[in-house]
Amino acid sequence: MATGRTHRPATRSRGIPEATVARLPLYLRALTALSERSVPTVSSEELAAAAGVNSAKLRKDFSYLGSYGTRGVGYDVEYLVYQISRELGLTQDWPVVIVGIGNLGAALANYGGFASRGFRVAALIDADPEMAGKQVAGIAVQHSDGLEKIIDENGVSIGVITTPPGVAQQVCDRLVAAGVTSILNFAPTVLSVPDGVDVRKVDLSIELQILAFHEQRKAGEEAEAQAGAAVQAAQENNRKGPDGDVPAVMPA
Amino acid sequence: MATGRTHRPATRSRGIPEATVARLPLYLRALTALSERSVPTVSSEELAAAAGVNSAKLRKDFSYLGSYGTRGVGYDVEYLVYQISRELGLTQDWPVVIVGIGNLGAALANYGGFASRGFRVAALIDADPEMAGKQVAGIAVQHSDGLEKIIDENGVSIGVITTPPGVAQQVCDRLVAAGVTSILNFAPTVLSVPDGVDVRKVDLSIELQILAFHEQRKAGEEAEAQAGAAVQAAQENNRKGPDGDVPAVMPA
DNA sequence: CCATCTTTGTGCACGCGTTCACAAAGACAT
DNA sequence: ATGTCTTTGTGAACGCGTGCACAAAGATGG
Repeated sequence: MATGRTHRPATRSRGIPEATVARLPLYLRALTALSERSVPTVSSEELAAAAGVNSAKLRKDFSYLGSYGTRGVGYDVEYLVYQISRELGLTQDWPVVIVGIGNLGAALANYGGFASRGFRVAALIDADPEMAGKQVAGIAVQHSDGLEKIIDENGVSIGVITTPPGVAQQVCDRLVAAGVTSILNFAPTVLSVPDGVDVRKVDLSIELQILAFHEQRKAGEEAEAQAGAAVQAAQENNRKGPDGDVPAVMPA
Repeated sequence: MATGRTHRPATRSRGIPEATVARLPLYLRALTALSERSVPTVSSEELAAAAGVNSAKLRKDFSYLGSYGTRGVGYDVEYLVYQISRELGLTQDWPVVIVGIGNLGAALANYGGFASRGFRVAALIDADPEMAGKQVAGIAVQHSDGLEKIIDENGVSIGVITTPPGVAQQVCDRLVAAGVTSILNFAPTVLSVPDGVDVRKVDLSIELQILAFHEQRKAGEEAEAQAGAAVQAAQENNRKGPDGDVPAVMPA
């Protein structure tokens, strides 16, 4: 997962497990697709396949929301879309500010997935005076001086940080002081926030590093398999030590 | 966590738990910062604080790598940087292709965190002929016709998909057929891949939805707390049903 | 109205991950 | 050399998440 939770001591919110909450958007997306194709009902098996999860897990997840299915038939697509949307809080409008309009900030501003789910970009904010006034995704970028005012006037409770890492904590502090209680952090920094503020982190470089780890492991296993009889001489050179090295073999 | 794992049946790779692997990049970043400040050693307590985790967890994580610490002193920063880098496979060069050079693809191409960790952008690929030849982050965009050739010639094993969701699966199939075995997917789609291929998913919209859930819960709790004596009349209107509704109170 | 068939909802067991708490290990001073 | 003090490394307990497997529930047909 390209995600990392921060500072949430396993608080079961209203009885719904964190792991289930994280999957609800997945189900919602699959259900929305079905809804657009006017499919009336769907079985747990079908929906699970569409969402890429196990059907037992899906049924258990839904059981936390209530008994919305009909045995022998399945789930009513429209009804389920509504229930999940309501549970996730997507039936209301969430104004969001994006701070730091570099490449990534601009990409997010243009990202269609936000607007379609009740998220509204209330403001784009950047510290560079050169950026102020420029249009990005049809919205004028505002200077960070007015950050507090913008948040207050728009009733913003969710902030997205796409600044360089060096200023992320300062920006975070200002957001929190101004009343933001949920932060999505794209800067590669550990943010410290007071209790009651949620931080979720998306770290592009971490994801790649995890992939690299598994990639290396695959290459290593492959090498071990190939090293059946041929390069056994290397094995004799086997000095014991803390590093359980695998022979340095490039993947391709 | 803005991340989701896909299709990895809890395979303990070389004895290192998945959860630990996901934290190693975090430690590495904190250690690199210490290294730049020429700090020679660090205790598990200090490093844990810098990485935003529990010190016991950190020590257990490191114990999977081996005994690299000195009791009474702490860990040697440089040595640990090397060991973690090696474990993650960052001591070798990983050529990466990015497919889909829209806003997000361009943002990733410009992202500094890649190059600094052994990841090299081998090619930027887009299906739009208009894009071909344009320079993004100092690299010429190439048309997707040559995808297989590019992957083969550069020995690419990691692919990043930043295309629209509609074409993500096709792109994925072509990547896999050409020899890519690790995929970082930014498109909001469930990708199906053969065994042996790792997919990690980063879904921006899902992260926001999870934040919205918690935000809604906070607002609900606040409302419940405020509803001490004032609006008890509403409680009398309490019809029982499958929906355990909370009073509809807007956060701000 | 009864039988059969499909699909949900869930009790249960298992394994992974986290955390506590402490013994072992080494540094350092005397 | 001995004792004290710091910090690691880990055994053990606990809790969460997952998946199996089945009973309950409803639809459907005769």
